[in-house]
Amino acid sequence: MGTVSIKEVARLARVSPGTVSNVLNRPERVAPTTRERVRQAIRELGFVRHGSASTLRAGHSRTIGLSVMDIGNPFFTDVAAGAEDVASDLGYAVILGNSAGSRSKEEHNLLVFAEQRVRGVLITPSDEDPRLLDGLRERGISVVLVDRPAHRPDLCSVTVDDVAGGRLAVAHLLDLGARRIGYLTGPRTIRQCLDRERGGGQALAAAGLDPETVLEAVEAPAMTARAGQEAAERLIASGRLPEAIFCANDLLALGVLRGLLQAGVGVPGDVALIGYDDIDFAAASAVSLSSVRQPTYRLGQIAAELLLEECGDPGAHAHRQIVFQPELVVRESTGGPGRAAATTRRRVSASSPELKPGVSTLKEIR
Amino acid sequence: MGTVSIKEVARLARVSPGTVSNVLNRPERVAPTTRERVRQAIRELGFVRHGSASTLRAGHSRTIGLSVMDIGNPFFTDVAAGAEDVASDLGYAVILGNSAGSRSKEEHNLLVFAEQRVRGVLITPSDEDPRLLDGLRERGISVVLVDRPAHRPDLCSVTVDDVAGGRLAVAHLLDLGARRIGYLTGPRTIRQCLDRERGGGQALAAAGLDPETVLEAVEAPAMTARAGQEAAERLIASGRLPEAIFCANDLLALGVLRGLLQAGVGVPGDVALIGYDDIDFAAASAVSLSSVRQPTYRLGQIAAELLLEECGDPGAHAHRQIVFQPELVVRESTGGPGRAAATTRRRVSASSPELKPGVSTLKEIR
DNA sequence: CAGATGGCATAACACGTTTTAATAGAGATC
DNA sequence: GATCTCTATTAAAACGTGTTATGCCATCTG
Repeated sequence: MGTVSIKEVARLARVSPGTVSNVLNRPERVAPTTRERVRQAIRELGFVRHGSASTLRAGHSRTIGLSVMDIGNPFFTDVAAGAEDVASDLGYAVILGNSAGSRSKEEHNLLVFAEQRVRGVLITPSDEDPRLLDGLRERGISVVLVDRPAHRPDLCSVTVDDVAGGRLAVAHLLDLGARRIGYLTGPRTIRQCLDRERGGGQALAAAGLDPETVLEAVEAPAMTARAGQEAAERLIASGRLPEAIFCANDLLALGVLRGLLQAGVGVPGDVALIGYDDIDFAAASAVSLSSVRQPTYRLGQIAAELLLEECGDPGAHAHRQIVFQPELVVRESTGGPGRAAATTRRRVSASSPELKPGVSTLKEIR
Repeated sequence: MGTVSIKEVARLARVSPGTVSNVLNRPERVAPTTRERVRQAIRELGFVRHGSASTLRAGHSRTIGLSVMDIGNPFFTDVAAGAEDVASDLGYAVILGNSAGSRSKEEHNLLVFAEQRVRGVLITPSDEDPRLLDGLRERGISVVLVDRPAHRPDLCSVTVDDVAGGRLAVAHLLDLGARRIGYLTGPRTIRQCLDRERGGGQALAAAGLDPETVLEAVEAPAMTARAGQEAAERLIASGRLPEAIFCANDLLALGVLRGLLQAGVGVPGDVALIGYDDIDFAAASAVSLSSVRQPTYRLGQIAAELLLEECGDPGAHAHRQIVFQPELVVRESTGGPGRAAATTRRRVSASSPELKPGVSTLKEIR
């Protein structure tokens, strides 16, 4: 093809290939006049460096892998957007893998990442098995966990405190006077679902209530609107509707909402409802949805910043487990003011006030 | 690092590196017993092939680039999911680029793709300038346009007939009896916005009405819910509310809906409202949203199939411009039955009945 | 003015794989 | 038993870049 190599650039600039390489990678080592001559030749020939050759020789690529559980879920989309922006700014390409919650697809994605010799991986693992990740790290691929806590000091993670989120949600439902509360969880293999459940239990305990009699958990097979709607339909059919329902994410909650309204069950009149994630559509739903907000875009940004910092200098890098605090958003589905509140919402917001945007502030985080 | 090369596999299997390569790429050329011995060695050492070395030597990679305009828009997310599934099945990795509608970010993404020597690119270009794409194709990178018609016979494209969609939407509003119709469009640099507007005009003409007096278009700076809400607020402030509003996409429509309801304007009582795309949340919004459905996931699938077919054998490949037909979905915002209709909706549906799933059926398309 | 110093450019090799042409070995045919 | 054919395997070259040891030249020092 019309592919032009570093040699032809060198010839046009009357310089050796090594010098062209230096212009690309360490411009300060080459005299300004030569540098400009080379750059001119690059423009003239429309040269673009061969990433594979560069990777092969240098021993490391300028790509990172991003493995998400559900590309259709706005939570992950926001995270992906944050990560992509940061990576792109630093000249890194992002390889996307959608595991769709399946362990085998996740393994497949990681294999593809390994083949591409990605510099690092941003991943929300679908289970807690550490072998997959260790396999990557043995190959020199850095790993940062997204929305999963690292229970080890040798791994970075960026999470939101899901136990606190569960506490917030259930405490709010208790404030409304609810005394029979349902928890619609996703697959219990997902740690966040368990954490949010645990937080809910803590809120009950703090109120002097017995989790056994107050909280009834139902497990949905997936965290989608469809699964939520089906769960709602089953609940209604069983005749055991609680006074309030806490859903493990907004998609489930929107599904539940659809199912309830369709069956003529009033929200929040008959059943109060709260979700989790505060996706953009939570405020726009039939009855605007109360939720627990997480700084998703920021999550992706910080995760990518940590990863690239670790890739840049693994020696100097201190692994950090960053925990954001979630925030309660009260809307109509739990008797709140409804959509008026939504209009003042900023799409991207850090919930920890001490965090300012930008890479430099990373140093300030404990 | 602990990176193991093909040579070490060869040594362990008492075989030459070339044979290992053959086992990986053309297993039928090597004797069964040798093949198994090599495979055993690969497993034992945990070898994974070096994608960059492979790309460098073979002259082509196993990656494709995906450049979308807005990763936060469910329309593109669905397309991405379809493309990713197909690419993944065929062993291709997907490199993600989010142009966020900016020309310069788009150029940056394409540069990154070129550096990675992607085999092909799936792109929804933000403008009609053919130079960018031609630049890629000169480098031997195949291109398939997604949701943008190729006006040239040497380019594949996968689109939905936006003129027909606009006709459907406006004809439906006319059926309701509306005689003053607003069209909230995105930036007019986006061809679909223009097409949908043109379709609306056709519907008016077909009904014997004068587009000049009946249809009033307003241009929003972006196709987001925020822009939609602001447009609604301006409309209300101006006191020139039409009887019905057709929005260029669902995000705009959801924003408009929010703005209208907040100001006490009834939907569909005071103003009928219809969007475009039928994203998952259209059915779950405050007033369930009528919309024009596009087979988005399928769009991504077919686009990836076309691209990989073209990459596989550029000679035999016949460029095709595939056009799907959109479908009207009537819900509460135009007086329809509301969410009951939503429940029967299949998430992935081809709107052209002659299309069956799978790569093989591609041949059957004109 | 001779020698030392430091900045730049050069030439050659290495990276891990694929590929091509060449070789060895096993049957088959005469 | 010799030659031929066919298959399974090997050795070596090539892909485009990054790196390093080396050499050159100019400037500075004494």
